[in-house]
Formats: sequence, C-alpha cells, structure tokens
Amino acid sequence: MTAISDVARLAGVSKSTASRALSGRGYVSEATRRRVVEAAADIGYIASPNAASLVTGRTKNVGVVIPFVNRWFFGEVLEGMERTLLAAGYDLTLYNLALAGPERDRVFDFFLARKRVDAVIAVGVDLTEREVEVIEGRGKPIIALGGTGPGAPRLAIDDRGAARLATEHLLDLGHERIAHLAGAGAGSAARSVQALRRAGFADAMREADLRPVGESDGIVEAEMTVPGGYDAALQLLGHPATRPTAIFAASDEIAFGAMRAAERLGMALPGALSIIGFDGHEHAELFGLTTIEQLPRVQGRYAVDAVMRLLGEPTGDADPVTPDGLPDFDRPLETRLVIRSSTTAPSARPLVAR
Amino acid sequence: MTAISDVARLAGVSKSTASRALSGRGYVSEATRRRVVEAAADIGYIASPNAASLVTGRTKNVGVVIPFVNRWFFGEVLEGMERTLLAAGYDLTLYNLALAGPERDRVFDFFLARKRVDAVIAVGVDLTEREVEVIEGRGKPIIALGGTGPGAPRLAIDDRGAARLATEHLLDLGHERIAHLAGAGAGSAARSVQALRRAGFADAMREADLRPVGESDGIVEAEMTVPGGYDAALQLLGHPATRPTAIFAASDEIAFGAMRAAERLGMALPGALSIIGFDGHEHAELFGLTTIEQLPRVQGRYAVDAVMRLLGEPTGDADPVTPDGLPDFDRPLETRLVIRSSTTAPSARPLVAR
DNA sequence: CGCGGCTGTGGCACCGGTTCCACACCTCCG
DNA sequence: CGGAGGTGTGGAACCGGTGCCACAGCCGCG
Repeated sequence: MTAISDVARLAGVSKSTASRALSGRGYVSEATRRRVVEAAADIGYIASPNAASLVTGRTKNVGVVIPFVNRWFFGEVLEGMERTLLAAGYDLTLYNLALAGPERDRVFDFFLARKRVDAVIAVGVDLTEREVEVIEGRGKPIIALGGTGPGAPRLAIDDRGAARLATEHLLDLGHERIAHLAGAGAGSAARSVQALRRAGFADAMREADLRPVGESDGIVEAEMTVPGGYDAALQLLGHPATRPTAIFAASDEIAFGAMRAAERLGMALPGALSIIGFDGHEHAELFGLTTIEQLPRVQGRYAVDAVMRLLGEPTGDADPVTPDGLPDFDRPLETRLVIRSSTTAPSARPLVAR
Repeated sequence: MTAISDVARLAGVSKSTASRALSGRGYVSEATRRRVVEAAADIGYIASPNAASLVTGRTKNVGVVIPFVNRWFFGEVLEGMERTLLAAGYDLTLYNLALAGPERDRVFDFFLARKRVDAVIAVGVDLTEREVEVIEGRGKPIIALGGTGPGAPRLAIDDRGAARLATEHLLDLGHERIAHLAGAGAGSAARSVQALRRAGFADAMREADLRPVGESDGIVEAEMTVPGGYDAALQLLGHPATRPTAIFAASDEIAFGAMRAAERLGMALPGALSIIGFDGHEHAELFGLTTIEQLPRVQGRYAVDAVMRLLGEPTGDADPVTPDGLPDFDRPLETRLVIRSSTTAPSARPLVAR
C-alpha cells in the first residue's frame, strides 16, 4: 500500500510537492516533476481515489440508472456511455431498476445521495420530481436520456414526430387499415415515450382522416419485447375479418414478434401485412424490417458528453452544443426512416393517392 | 454537507459515539443510540463512503468486467449480479471491454488497481495471468464466471459435456450428417468456451464414429450473434449436395441466425434441417428452438454470492457451498437439455438406431 | 472490601490525499 | 537599488469518517 508520502520521501520532496507534480496543478520545476514521476513509477504508486474525493468532492464516477440492460436499445446506450466515460477517466456505476417501489427509493435516497457519484444519467426512466430534487439538492447534475424528468435536462428524440413519420410512411404506401402495437411497459418505465409514440400515430391517422382498425382504436398494448409483440400481434390479427393491412410497432422487438406471429398465422409478408418498427435494431436489416432508426450508442455518448460539460470537464466537441458551451437539450436527437422490405403497398387494393 | 460531527453535536455526544451508534459496532447505550439516530435523521445525515473507505479499506463496491452487455447471455448475467449486489448494499462498477489492447490494460492497471473496488468479477473473459496477478496482488479477490482465469477461482458450466449432450441429442434422433456452427468471437473473448463446445461436439461425433459433413470437418465459425449465425449458415448450407441434416449451434443467437438462413434458402424447418442451440435464450421458446439451457441470471447471483463469501460478507445460503463455507468452484453450474420443435428425426432417411 | 471485567463514553491519531499559506529566491522594471 | 510579481517548495490544516486507548462507573465474586 504505497502512499504519496512514500513517493515524496523517495523523490526527496514534500508531500505537497509530490501531489502537485503528480496532479499537474500548481508550480513544480520540470526537474522535480520528473523525479517525482519516476519515483512513483518505481514503487508502483497509484493514487487513492477515495482520499482525493474526500477532499475535492469529485469522484470521477457517474451513476447510471437504467430500467433494463438486456433490451437492445438500453444495452447499446449503456455500451456507448461506458466507452465514453472510460475514455474520460470516469467510472460507471450501474443501477438497474425497472419498477417504482422501495428498491427504487433506496437507490435514490441511499446509493445516489451519498457522495459517491458526481452526476446521474437516467436512461429511459420517468423520474419523479422528488427523485430529481434528491440529486440536484446535493449539487449534482442529473440528466435524462429519453424518459422524462421534471426539471432535469432531457436528451431525447422527437418520439411523437417520428411515430407520425412512421405512420405516414404506411399511409403513403396506400394503407388505410392500420393498427398500432403500442408499448405497455408494465414497469411504467418510459411510459411517456410510449404515450408519445401513440400520440404520433394518432396525429397521422387523424390528419389522414382515417380511423384505426379494430377494437380500441386499433391499438393493442404490448410489452416491449419479442414475445410481447408476438402475443399482442396474435390478438390483433386473430380475426381475419378485422385485420389491418399494416402495423406500426412501437419498437423493433415488438415488430419482430409481430412478424413471427404473422408467419405463424400463415400470412405472407409483406404481401398480406406491412410492418414498420421503431429503434433501428441491429437485426432489422437481417429481417428486412422497415424502421425509424435511432442511434442509442451515439445517444449514450452524447449523454456522457453533456454530463462532462456540466461537470466542467473538457471533451471533444463533436456533438450538439449551444453557443455558451452547454449541451443543447432542446434540439431533439436524430432519427431516420429506413425503408426495407417489410413495408409495401397493400396488395389486394388499388393504390390510393393521398 | 452535514458530517458526523454535526450529528454528534446535535445529539450531545462525541464523534466516536456517534460513529458507533450509527454503524452498530462497539458499546452504545440504547438511549444514546436512539438520540444519535434521531439526530442523524433530523438533519438528513448520510455517511460519506469515501471517508469510511479511506480508513477501513472496504469500498462496498465490486468491479465487473464483461465483454458485451447487449448480448443476451451477458445482459442476463449483469442483471442478476446487479440485483444481488444492490441487495447486499454493494455498488456495481461496470467495465465493458471486449478486446485485448491498451484499453484493456488501462482498466486493469489503473481502474481496477486503485482502491475503489473490493473485488472483481470477470464474466466471459479469458483473463491473463498478469491480469489476475494485478488484482490479487492488491489483496482483492477476483473470480471468473465462464471464460478462463489461470489461478482465479472459476464458476462455469461444463461446456464440453453440455456440447456433447447437444450433439448426442441429434445423434439419438438419427442424424448422421451433422455440422457445428462454432463461436468465433473475433474479440477473442471467451474463446476458450467456444473451443470447449467445439471439443464436446467432436467428442460425440468421434464416439458415434461419424465424420462431420462438409469441408473443414463440418465446422464453420460464426460470430456469436444472429447476423453472425446467419452468415455462417448461408455459407454452410450453400451447396445443397453437402448439406447437413442437423446443426449444433454454439449459441442460441447463432441458431436463430441459422434458422433465418435456412428459411431464406427455402428449407423447411425442422423437416429439412434440425437445429439445436445453446444458452436457453428468452426467445428460444417462441421460435421453438431446442437448446441447452443455462441460467445466466442465476449464475450472476451465484458469482456475487461467491464474492460476498470471499469478502466475509453474510449471505443467504441458497447456493453451492463447500463444508468450510466457501463457494464451490469445482462443481459445474447447471445446464439442461430443453427439447422443442426445432429438432426432429431426419426426414428422408430411415431412423437409425444407435 | 478489593479487584477484575464489562459497559459506555470521549479524546485523538490516522487513512491518503489536496490546498492554503508562508517563505525563499529570482527577475524585471521604475 | 528597492519593491512588485512570478516561481518553486515545505508545513500544516483539512476532508469525514473509524478505531485504538484511556478512563469512569458499575456489578459480581472471592
């Protein structure tokens, strides 16, 4: 357990000089600096982050709150954040919590409230006012990536607009009987995002003067997983008479499940049913899924960059920044419609110009 | 920023008594304890883990090294570990590193070597001797879950035996033309696991006196992803003349990709081709995939329990423990053959009894 | 009654850094 | 030539806890 005093002794200087030499703050002659650095290397000195944090109040550690790690979108975000944080010399402490409850309160009131993280990034979590308050009240920035956070800066795509765009793609192809497989998320996580996508769907349908098909306005809720999409699609497609000719799924996972269900029901894809997803899943290309692509890995990087900037840490400036050097929380993150083979004009009916 | 001295003053006791009252170590009268606890609650006191770590040397934080977070298996393990650690009051610091290289060295030599974690769990990583040495040399336990670690305790399934079992299932069904889609893992991560599964396949084939079909002994390497399996299967199934009647895939993701490729080639499943996977992926049931099931989430819990025990932390004892109270690193973790609809007897040929 | 041992408490050093301040030295400029 | 200001260094306080040790009081036992 070598300490900085050992380094100092070996280099023949005081603790303070050793500290300055190693941290690069304050005046140290080049010769001294070199001696200290060499001494440190000799005895394999590694600074204790605890001691440093204790006095500086900075931990070089960011807490990440995320509802799932094994859903594609979240896994990508997490990887993007981890890489970026590591490059900046920061640690990532993971808090995986889906549901509200005592577990969640404990994370905010105990784990995150302690002086162990410099900032918090909440991914796809709908933060409560109290939760934001707990963190900000302790002087730490908290930002939301997706999800919602009253008061907290938020980095997100334009879910409503993108959902509208997806639906309009189906309309443009001439579909009139369109259904929406909406995300349910029993865990309430990111419920708002799903509500926004649903709203975007409704926007497009209303504007096209179309009523969604089926009961309950052609909207069936699905857990945002492949099996969830499968189950919901079976339900939606159960009665041949009321079947839609196209489906807008709230996520690519749901869309994959729906494709599977359609196959199971003997429906030809995309002839009998067009499907558009949402997310830009890494398997979308393989399955020919038309989708609204977003780039969660890049979003993870943006979120970290934003936090670094809030912490006054220098970063590369390859991402959205306002003139005053702060992250741009107003501009929505990028999405893109990627058309593949899963969407086509409805077969039996003539193409209707809109 | 309330400190323990504030609590002490408010409660009218000394710092040491306040510390004892709050930590529960040492003698404190019940009345005093209550006063201190109340005072702490009044001013919203939360202890600084940094200060405590500094003197005790314990951080209540475990470092997790994992090559991927968005592959199903690893995501599950991670979730299992996170839950268990959180319940034990520990933090999880995530290091996501796939490849060897300077990045990886930096994690071990800098991030993990500092006194910021009490232990390290390496999931699906092939640790080098030096890496194990770096951690253990600093007095911290390191355990491997899957992957390999020379010297480090290892928790793993019997990959070779399970792969053999999978192959035998195909043999039992009467298949004679069997191929193996082996895991390649360009990142070299978990290469050994993939080698073990390949060996198990070879074991079974040798014992059955069969030669794998196709070139290169009927083994095609695939990245352990759905697209990876798809590409490899296209290659394997490219020439109708040399097609196998059954495939053992080194992971369920590969198997899904292979199923997709077979469909694309117009092969009827499972009539023209039986496929067995490996892992027990959450989508296996939906796609009717026969597989060797393992329970990564539970494995994550086991790994954490094992580490907790090495750290002398009390845990529930619902998992494998040797008589001396230490984790049982010799007994392989559980696997189970789950037969679904993706494997059946070869169609065109008569069933051959073995 | 005396002493050992247990209980309860306070004082203080200490963990390993950072940072403020004092001080010495040098240089430059009026 | 003297003082202002920049450079280099050491001393010491401090961050916020923990834990050792001393000490006081009390009880029980021989």
